[in-house]
Amino acid sequence: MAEEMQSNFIREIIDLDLSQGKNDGRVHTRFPPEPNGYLHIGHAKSICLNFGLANDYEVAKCNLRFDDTNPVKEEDEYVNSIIEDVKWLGFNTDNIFYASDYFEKMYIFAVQLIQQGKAYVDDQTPEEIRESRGSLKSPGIESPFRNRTIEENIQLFEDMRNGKFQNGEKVLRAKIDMASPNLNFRDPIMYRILHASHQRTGETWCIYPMYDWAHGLEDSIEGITHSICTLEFQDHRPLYDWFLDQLDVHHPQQIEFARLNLNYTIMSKRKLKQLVDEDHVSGWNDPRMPTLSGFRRKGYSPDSIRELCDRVGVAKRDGIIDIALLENCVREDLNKRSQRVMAVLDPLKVVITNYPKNQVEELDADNNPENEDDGKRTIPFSGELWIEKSDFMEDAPKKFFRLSEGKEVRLKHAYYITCNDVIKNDDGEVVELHCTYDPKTKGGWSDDGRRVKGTLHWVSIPHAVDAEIRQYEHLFNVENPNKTKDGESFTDNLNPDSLQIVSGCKLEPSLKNAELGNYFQFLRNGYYCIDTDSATDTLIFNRTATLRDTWGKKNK
RNA sequence: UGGGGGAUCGUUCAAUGGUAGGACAUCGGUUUUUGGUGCCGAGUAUUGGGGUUCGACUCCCCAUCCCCCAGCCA
Repeated sequence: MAEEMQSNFIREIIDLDLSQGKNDGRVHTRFPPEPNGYLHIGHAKSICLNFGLANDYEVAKCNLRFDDTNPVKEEDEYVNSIIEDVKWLGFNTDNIFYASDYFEKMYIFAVQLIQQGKAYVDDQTPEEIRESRGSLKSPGIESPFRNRTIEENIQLFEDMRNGKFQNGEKVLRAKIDMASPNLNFRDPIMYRILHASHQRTGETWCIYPMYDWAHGLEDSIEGITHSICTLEFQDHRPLYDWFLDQLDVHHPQQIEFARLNLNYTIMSKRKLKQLVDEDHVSGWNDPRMPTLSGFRRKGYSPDSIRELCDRVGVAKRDGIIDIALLENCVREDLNKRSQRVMAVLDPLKVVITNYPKNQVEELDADNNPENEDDGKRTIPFSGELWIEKSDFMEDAPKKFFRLSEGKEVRLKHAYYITCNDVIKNDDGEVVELHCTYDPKTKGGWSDDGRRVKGTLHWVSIPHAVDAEIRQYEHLFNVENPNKTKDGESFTDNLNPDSLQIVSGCKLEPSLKNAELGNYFQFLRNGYYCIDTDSATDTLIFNRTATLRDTWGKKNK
């Protein structure tokens, strides 16, 4: 299980720092989500990286820090879900911090910067600020308010804090260089006025710090040594460094890596929220969502997600991971841990004509051939059974190993049966099969060397339990949903068949006791789990993943 | 071409001047009371062009392509 950890460029940096005695031999990372949505599998990569470092290095620690600097987008619900998801992934959530706890310290630091003559209050409108920022090719223009006195700036900033101005009326900006080729240096805004209630600080503040100003301070205050973030912040690193240098405080090292992208889905929180708000999905935890809560509900194990993060590695090249890799991770994990059970999704009735009337046998079945410790259970067998409709074919090709007239197959854990008669309704549809069983093949064996290639799953009709089964496919039907034609939105790439609800499924009776969090393999069908909508009188299962199907693939 | 990054099998990660390797995907074989699992095997890559070197994915030069940045979002 504990295979050797694959190194990456970030670990190499840390190893080097450690060998040089940097940071007093400390390693301290952080995972800093903004509580403006649910965590998705892209965040899992960052969580596994940051918390993984803390787990692997004796001296390392990792904080879970909420970057709650924008009250208009953030909610308590998101905070709670994030904690739950990090915990579910298997990481320590003892060290929880909130950026909002540092607002007062940040304010004092801002005053310090003003006193150094390196920040000023700007009265320009948002439009004026945007226009005077210049463009990629042309420098910006300095604000007419750029050279206010230190005293005036301190007074104005205090007035901002005290609510004397409306939203957008004033901002505090760092005084750096309006001609810098790095746009982030063109007098970046440090504070904006937001008369909004913050989920933790309430009405205490009406000015809120911007990311560039706040984030480095948050890291610094917590004594973070390695501040790991995604590629798009590379341009911000010089500013991160600049602020910390002016203040002469503990200065963590920002390191950027490529975020995780998966094909056939999207990773933008904004767009995921849109899917929720526009009811394209049932919620943030819809099993089709790439959120951690979605995967959890769909039946993914936390181990499988962590395994994906290990396998994708950490680098600076941005790319798109094939979702088949994730699917391989769940299958591999679930193959080892899931209980094998029998469930017929699309039932066809079979009558065993030579089976004693009203007889019922309890047959032995192992719970998991991959793990003998999972033991055995018994399954009731009777003369009337459900089998899968697709396991019968009238004019079957040679390579069809399942049932057809005159052919013999094995019923898993039970007997060999041979199909003698096909009963059809007036429309010519097959509605029932009459078969005979061989009593000498109990358990599914015969000692006469007979070769029976096909093995079918089945459920005894009088003992069957009804259930609804939800079959999922990719949320989008194109690899990159963000690539849209003119005038189209990413929602136009939604897969209309991403959810298929199958009702009237027939399950073996042991499934009556299935519980939330159990992992099942419905034999020959796939991996399934109980859905949160399930109730004792109406069982509902989600398909976590299909089994690999070389036969189905070949016949496409 | 303002600045910042990045280019290695189809995808992704490695190889840090010394046989380009793994995983997934694909295709084949084998085993099997799941057409699952397992096992075995195959094909496919250093963006291009120069240079340095006994030897270059790696160092140098010149091209090319891709991504990010002009929120009072993070």
